Amino acid sequence: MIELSKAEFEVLDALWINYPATASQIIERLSGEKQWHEKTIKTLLGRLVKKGALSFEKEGRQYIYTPSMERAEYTLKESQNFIERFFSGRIAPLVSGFAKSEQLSQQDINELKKVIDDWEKQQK
Amino acid sequence: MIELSKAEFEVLDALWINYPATASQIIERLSGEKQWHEKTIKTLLGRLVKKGALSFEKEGRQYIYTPSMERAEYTLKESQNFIERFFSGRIAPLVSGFAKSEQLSQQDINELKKVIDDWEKQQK
DNA sequence: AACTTTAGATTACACCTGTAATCATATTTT
DNA sequence: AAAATATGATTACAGGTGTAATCTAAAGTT
Repeated sequence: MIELSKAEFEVLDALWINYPATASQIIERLSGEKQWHEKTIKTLLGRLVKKGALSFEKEGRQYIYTPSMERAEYTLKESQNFIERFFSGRIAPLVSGFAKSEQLSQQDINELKKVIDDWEKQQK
Repeated sequence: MIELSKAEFEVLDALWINYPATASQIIERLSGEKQWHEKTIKTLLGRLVKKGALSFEKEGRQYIYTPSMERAEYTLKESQNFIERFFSGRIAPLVSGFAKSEQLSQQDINELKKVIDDWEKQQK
């Protein structure tokens, strides 16, 4: 699994919003969120390329970046990893922890019910 | 929030199994899992103390360590953090990602249903 | 043509991490 | 008592991370 740091992920996340994109577009997208210097973001883009999380094509003097995987694919792997590390691979204890500490809203519950519903339909 | 590295967490996790405990007990517990040198574990214990994740009392020449928070408390915070970073704070998309990629077993579903059930009883 | 701006590449640098080895000292063994 | 052992403290050291600054060359501006 490609291992990304927090900052690297945030840059990639800005690219996932819409791609391919240039460095300046990514910098623009992040400008509201983060107080990062432009140089910082370029460093992170370089590291992402080096790690194989991005690819790029030259367009004149600029690079046009494309993520090398989909967001859902990446977050699924991170989630599995997380749940493995903290909850021995079982997902219910995570949800249960939220429930116990009153972190679940009615909306969360409704969404979860729908996920379960869909899963059960799938099984038939 | 106290930020722990992966290795630090694993040491703390070995302490959570049963505490208070001495360094050698912790080393013993980890000996099956990890190929860590005793010195490595002691370094990690020192870092955990420095970060405030452990406290200790002297018992003769040894230290008796105690975690400074409960496992559930720590994993809840990590979970919130994780879900915030990857799913904008919503838990259902995480579960949904698992469902879509066929990572959910019937047992998971049953456990999730129970969590929802309990939550709903709680609301009344 | 000279000057300025801009894109990416290279370099910087302190702190964190994994993974110990060495040091100082107290305790146990011989 | 001397030697070996065990405990925690200190030191080590390469690679990762956050956060840029500097360098180089191309492109745009005057």
